[in-house]
Amino acid sequence: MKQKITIKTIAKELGVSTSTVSKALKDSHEISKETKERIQAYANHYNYKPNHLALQLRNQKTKVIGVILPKIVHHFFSTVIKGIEDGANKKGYNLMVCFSNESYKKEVENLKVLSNGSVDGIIVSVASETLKNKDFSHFSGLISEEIPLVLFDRVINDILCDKVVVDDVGAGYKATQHLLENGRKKIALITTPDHVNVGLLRRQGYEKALIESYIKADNDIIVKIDEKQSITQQIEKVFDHDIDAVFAVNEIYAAKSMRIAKKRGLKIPEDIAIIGFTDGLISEYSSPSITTIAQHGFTMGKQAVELLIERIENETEEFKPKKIVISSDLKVRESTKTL
Amino acid sequence: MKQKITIKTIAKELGVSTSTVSKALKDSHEISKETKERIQAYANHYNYKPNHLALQLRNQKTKVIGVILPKIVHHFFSTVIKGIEDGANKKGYNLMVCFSNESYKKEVENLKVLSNGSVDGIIVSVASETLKNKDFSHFSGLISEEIPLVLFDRVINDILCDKVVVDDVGAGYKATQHLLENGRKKIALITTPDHVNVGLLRRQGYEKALIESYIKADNDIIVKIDEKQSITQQIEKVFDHDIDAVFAVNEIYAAKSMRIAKKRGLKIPEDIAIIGFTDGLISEYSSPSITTIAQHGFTMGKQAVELLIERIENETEEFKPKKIVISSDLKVRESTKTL
DNA sequence: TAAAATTACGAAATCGGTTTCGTGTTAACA
DNA sequence: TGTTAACACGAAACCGATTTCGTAATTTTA
Repeated sequence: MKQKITIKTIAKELGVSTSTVSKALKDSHEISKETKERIQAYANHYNYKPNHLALQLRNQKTKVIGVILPKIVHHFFSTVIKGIEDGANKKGYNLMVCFSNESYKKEVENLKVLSNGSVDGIIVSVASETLKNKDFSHFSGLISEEIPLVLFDRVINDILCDKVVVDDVGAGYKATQHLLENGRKKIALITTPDHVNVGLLRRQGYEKALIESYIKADNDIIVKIDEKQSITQQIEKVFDHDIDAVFAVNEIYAAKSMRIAKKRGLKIPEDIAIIGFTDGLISEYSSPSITTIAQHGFTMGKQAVELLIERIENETEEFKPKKIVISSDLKVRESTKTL
Repeated sequence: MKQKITIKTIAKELGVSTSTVSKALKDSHEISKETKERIQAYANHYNYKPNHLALQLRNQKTKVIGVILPKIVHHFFSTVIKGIEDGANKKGYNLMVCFSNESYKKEVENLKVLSNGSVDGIIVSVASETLKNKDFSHFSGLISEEIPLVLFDRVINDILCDKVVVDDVGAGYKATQHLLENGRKKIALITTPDHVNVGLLRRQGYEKALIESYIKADNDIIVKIDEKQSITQQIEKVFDHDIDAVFAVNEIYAAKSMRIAKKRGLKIPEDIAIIGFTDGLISEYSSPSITTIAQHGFTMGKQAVELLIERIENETEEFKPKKIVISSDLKVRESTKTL
């Protein structure tokens, strides 16, 4: 990289001190009009740009926000990061992003890198491995260092920080309720292992809706997908039972369920209704299109970053963790059209 | 944020100088064993972490790479950024990401922010508005500042920098050739306006394949989608002509084409074959699944970042711009099964 | 005309590290 | 015993800015 022009260069060239240059460039009243004009003209001509690193060091703030996501090639998370960027940008912040790839180890490393002063605050959605291990010491470390932290979607209850979550119980309830209203009675649930708390919460909503309709949840038609094995095979098993609807806790499971149903000659939505989660492109463009719970990722990201910036810029305030719950909407499409 | 512990603190507490602390922490032979142990123990106990900003300022490098993408909620670009992150991580670099949202103005702003010293180099895929305007002065500015720059996918020929592109002509050729081999003769092309150069290149491949089969390209069945108007309506027009295949230059256009075909009672692939670009989830999960050209976004990202880091770390070398062309693969699925 | 106020600028500290060079003390050697 | 070398550490410069405070020169006021 070319040697950049600095205040020192300007000072030397024009025979003034660096303080004068600095002041002249910010149009200080302390400097005479002629001197200011000389300096500004020179700076302009040589395309002077103040060095951000120097400013960050001096001001003790970077105007950068760290983001750690479990993955990025994923409709929900890419939508969230869009929301984060949008909110950050409006307040003059930039984004440093890392991916944990669902790995505990990488999450810890990322957190270490980001917490060495490169960012003013951090937004995280916890890796599934971490949720499984239940080792959250890297997060408590952050808290004790008082680095502003916001968790979203996959959060840890025990960590005292701001959080933004989807109303997963309500969403599970809404989805199930929709199927029940549709006249479905044997609703299979394709969910995640219990350590992924969003799956657990969605299941609670599912069970609540069933109970209210006096239907007993049947463990035979509930499957907790182990992503290390064949997803399709695990879903297939549910189809061996008598079911008239499938509630999948994400888009992929919904799409796979649909494939299986079609293969078995089941008509959608006549023979079987399907409802998914995460309103991504698959749901929209598959045929029949899939009814989903829209998670409002953009809003989540935006709220998370606003919460974080609020925390960064008002650190004098006493600390009371906030939790924002984003309600989710049902997007009815072809896969659950009324019978 | 809590006041972090610095070298100065340690020095004062232990009654030594900052130089001694600095040396002790890097296990310098200049410092006696006992002093080193005292200092290291203290630093450890109080969880001392060197301030990255200070190091960056001193070393005149940030170990951060700036990335500007036109969008992120998009399978191809999210895959690319995954590749970039992966490559960067391996070399100890972090990522600062910005989105231009296809806007010229935002691209210029992003570039300005990143080029003030916050990053060691920049990777960009150019915004469509910029390609349309043909105003590339912000990029030539970067070049004259000698900030390492790599363009990928949507590149600008006139800018002298490293580039990573897909073999779009070859890909368009492959796709068309596949349809021709399939016995299709009336192949519609759903593409982008000409200023998006990838669209133009893919079309060249399409035309080349047609010519080799002695088929004349028919402008009536070629549509350049204007995304400001209804995409579906524009595609519909093509279906009013007699066609037996559709080659769409991206996944969305392919999925929309499939919807229209189905609505018109056409069977896929019997009555009409469909082929898309970008091997995303839609193509994989739609039914029938869609044959696509896989762009290898991960590889692109990785190559781009490797090129950039190479440039950053060997700036003494004379500058000869490199261009890496990534070949793309045809992924044959149900939508083009042989007649 | 002397005192006070204003103007225009510079010296130096600061942010948090690294690194070069110098120096006092002790040990080894002739 | 005088010289030299090794050892252990500190002072100060530096990276690129900002900002406080001091001050000489000029202008205003009494």
